[in-house]
Order: sequence, then C-alpha cells, then structure tokens
Amino acid sequence: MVRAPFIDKNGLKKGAWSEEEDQKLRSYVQRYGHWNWRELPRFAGLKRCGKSCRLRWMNYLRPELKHGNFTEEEDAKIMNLHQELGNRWSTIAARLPGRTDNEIKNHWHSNLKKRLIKQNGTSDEGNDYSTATCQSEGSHNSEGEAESVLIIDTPPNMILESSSFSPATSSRTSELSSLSPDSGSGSISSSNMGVIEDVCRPLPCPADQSSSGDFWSEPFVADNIYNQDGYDPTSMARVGFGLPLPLACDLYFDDYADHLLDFYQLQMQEWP
DNA sequence: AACGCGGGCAACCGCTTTTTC
DNA sequence: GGAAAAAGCGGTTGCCCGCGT
Repeated sequence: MVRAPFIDKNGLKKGAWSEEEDQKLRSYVQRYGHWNWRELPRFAGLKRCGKSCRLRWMNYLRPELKHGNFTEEEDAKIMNLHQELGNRWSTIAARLPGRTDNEIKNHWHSNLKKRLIKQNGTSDEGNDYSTATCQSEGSHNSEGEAESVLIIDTPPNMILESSSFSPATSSRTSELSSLSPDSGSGSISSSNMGVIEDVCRPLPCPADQSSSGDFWSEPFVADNIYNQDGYDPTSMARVGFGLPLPLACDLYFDDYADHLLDFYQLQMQEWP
C-alpha cells in the first residue's frame, strides 16, 4: 500500500509512517500548532522532513478528516466542481468538508474519471477548464450558490467549525486573519508582544539541549504533564504554549503569559 | 496453491506561490 | 524591489491487496 520505510542520504526517514510517529506528530501539532513545518520535526522528535510531516498531518492526521468511502453526494459534488474548476484539487477539497486534496485527487483518478468516461463515452481530458473557470467568475455555481470563483480566499469553514484549535490547523487565509495584529479580539499591542517575548526567551533552544534526557531531545508524545488530570489538548493549543507565539497572540492573550509561565516552570521542574 | 495483474492510496518530487527580511 | 525561505499544490510513483486465471 505504501512505500517501505527507509533512511535517505540525509538521515531523514521516508516511506510509511509508524503509529509512534503519527502519535508524536499528532500530539505536537495539537499542542503547539504547526508554527514552522521545517523546524517542527526536530522539535517533535521526528526524523522526517517538514514537508513529509505537513503532508502526513494534512492528509491523514487532522482530526476533522473523514476517513472512508465517498458518498454519492460527495461524488456528485466533486464531479461538478471538477467540471467547473479543473484539477484544482485543493480548491475542490476546501468545499468538501473533511476531505483532502490528495484523497479527492486519488478518488478522481481511480473512480470518478472512469465513471465520467463511461457516462460520456469519452474522456473529459480535453475540456478547457480554464475557460470554464473564467466563465464562472462572479456567477453561480452548479448548485445555484452565488459566489466568486476566488474561493481560495474563502476560509474553509469546515476547519473552523470542526476543529477546536483551528488557528493552528486552518488554511492559510484563516491563519493570516488570525495572525494579523489588528484582527478581532485577539489584537495585542507591540508592548504586549515585548512582554511575551520576554516570557518566551528563557525557553530552551533545542540546539542547546543536546544532552540526553532533556525535554526537547526526548521523543515527543502526549506528555504526562498534562495528560494526567484531564488535560485538554485543545485548550492547550488554544493558548499556544511553547513556540507558536503568533498563534498565542491570536486569542486569549490574557491567559497566555500565565499559562506560559506555568508551563515553563513545570518544564524546569522536570529537568535534572 | 501459485502466479500475474490492476486498483487503490499513501507518500514523494518538483515546481509555483506566498511570505519574510 | 529583490532574494531567500517556507508553504502549498498537483503530478507521479511505489507497493500492498484482492481478484481472476
């Protein structure tokens, strides 16, 4: 089904993900969000490239994802959207809650394309989708909904609705809105930023913690500190513990410094 | 039972776009 | 405004599994 795991020349693991790796990535992203995919695997204790982590999270681990067969409604919607948008899988996926671009793409190639060919008696590969896209701009889609074709700029409400830690898992658009200093209730002043930076500074840099047994170099799992007594990973992600500072600035600033201090103190107690 | 083949899907690759400095 | 870095996207690949012979 998937490629066998192997180590590439850079020492990075490739191929199929193990359950342990999934757990590490899931736990890390749920707690800290994906503040930097390139750096994330190092902090999460994974020997993977950031791209691979991002893909795994986006296509498989996100909690709001559906897994399983496509429904008839979904099939119909994909067919319609593909007719309208062509191979813009991510755009199509944004309009199918719980489905990923990769999943839709695979489903298209393995099922729907053939079905379409069967129906039409010919391939649709020659369709001029760019034309279709242009024609649909500012008009109505096949379901009669008034909308612009520029749906890339529409935050996929599926994520915002279904994910309790949406700032960390949402689309770029929603991230932008959430990260904007002047957006919504989470706005903070530059002086507050200074406070946060001061609070954050003592956090150990992973590069400085190369000795064994420290917090950062240990494989990351849903750690025992917060799992013991009703730790709610979503609330932790919300206040943005740890590194994803911009996410923390998004919301709940009042709580942030206090929680971060608590967190930091707990971590200090854990160290030898 | 053994083998071959095609389907399905997770993951990779390389290019493009966006963001940051 | 330009360069570099990061993120995103779509095409492609690799391989397991089920089915037919």
